[in-house]
Amino acid sequence: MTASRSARERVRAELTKEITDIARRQLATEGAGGLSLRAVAREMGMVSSAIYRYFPSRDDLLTTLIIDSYNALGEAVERADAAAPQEDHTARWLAACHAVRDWAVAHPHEYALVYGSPVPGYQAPQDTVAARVRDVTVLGRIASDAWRAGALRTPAEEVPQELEEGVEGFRELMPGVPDGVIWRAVTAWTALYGWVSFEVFGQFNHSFVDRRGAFDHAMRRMAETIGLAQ
Amino acid sequence: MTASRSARERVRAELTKEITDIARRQLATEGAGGLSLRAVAREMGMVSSAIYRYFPSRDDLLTTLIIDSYNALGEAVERADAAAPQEDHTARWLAACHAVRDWAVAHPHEYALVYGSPVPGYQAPQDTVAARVRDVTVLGRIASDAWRAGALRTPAEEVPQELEEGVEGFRELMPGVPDGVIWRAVTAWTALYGWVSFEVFGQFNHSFVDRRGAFDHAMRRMAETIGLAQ
DNA sequence: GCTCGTCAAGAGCAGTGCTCTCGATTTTTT
DNA sequence: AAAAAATCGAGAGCACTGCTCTTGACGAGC
Repeated sequence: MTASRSARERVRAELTKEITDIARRQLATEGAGGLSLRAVAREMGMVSSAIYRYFPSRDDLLTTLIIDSYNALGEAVERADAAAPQEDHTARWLAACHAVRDWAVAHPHEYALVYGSPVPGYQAPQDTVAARVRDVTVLGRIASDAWRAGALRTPAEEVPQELEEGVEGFRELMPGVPDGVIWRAVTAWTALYGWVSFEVFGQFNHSFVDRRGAFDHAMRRMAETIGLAQ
Repeated sequence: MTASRSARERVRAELTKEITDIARRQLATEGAGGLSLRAVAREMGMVSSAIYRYFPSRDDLLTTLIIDSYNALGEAVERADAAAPQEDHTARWLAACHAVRDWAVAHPHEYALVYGSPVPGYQAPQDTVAARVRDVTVLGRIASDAWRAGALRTPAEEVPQELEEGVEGFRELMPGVPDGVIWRAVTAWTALYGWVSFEVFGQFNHSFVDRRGAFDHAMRRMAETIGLAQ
């Protein structure tokens, strides 16, 4: 009976969740800098020091929110990929792109937390690595699948010899795929997040009336660039 | 004689510069969030309230630093472009790219200020627009020059009709250039800053031993993508 | 029933941005 | 040259932050 360890542990779990929920709301409205433990406590009718029973520091609360954000983004991308027809790699790529963009536009502050400038003085603990790679894992899988299915045109030119050893981290994500394809995937990856960051961070203000359409067009052209059939 | 209005105005100008210098140093070490008026005052041997004689608020000091950063980046890009052979558009593009990256790597916090997540609660005043577009103006000019010189391969496919009106802001930067080329320039622009942001913000940690070489290769391939001759 | 661990509360410390007032000094005006 | 005005640094103070420590109440296990 897990309910036996209830009473205390259950209310503790509930309060922890309430803290993170309120903190996430504050994050959405004020941004990472405006996240205040005292404000969270105030909203809960608690005294500020009580929060420290649940999170040893502000950074720890922030870490939780970061991991949650990684997971939310990763899950959105995973779902979008899974919903697209398995064999249509271009559709999967576009679905993943739009999942990233939609989530980022809907949660700009959380997106800034994970793909924006690093929070000063904050060092991401090791716990985040598992959640951090969920989105890029999906992108790597799409590229791998496309390559294995022969849906990727072979890159025209080779990757310089001296750069081969640099892509170790990415090779794990796309095993058995030639370096030229890995490079194209990395390029697409940076182009995707470069575009989304520009849009979310306001670099596209005063241009692009149809932001979604522009993004769609850019990502379609990017698919073409990396060798995906249209 | 401008020296007549000296005494006060001169010491005021000097103190203002000293404040921004110390603030910039703090920015470089602590980041935007760690910029503290009191710390600046302390380092100057002043009392904190005296700073407000020179900058009405922390945001105003930050605005000055942002404008300075825009100008420093823009100037670096302008110089790099000017140093490259006028007719070699690929060389100019690569020089501009490396100028952006070199400056960003050397001044990560200042780069974060202008191309990272927006500072929460901070609204960029109108004064920044002049400095903000210096770098992208150079990129636009390279693309325009390349187009006019016939060094850009014509885009294979057309820009969808419904997206044409969205690129107004960019058309000013590249007058007389067809929309397909503008699109390619915008794509290259986002790819450039997407890559630099990934590198500066730590997304490339644990991959890419030779960061500069990887960046160079990526930007060369991007030049190829937008139709520049190799 | 008693002990032990957990918890909320409160006071307090050091720091922040910012405002206001008060003399002193410098500049401008008369 | 004297008076008026503008400018400046200093200080006190307000409201806020993260965080620590102590105190007293409550509930779970022996």
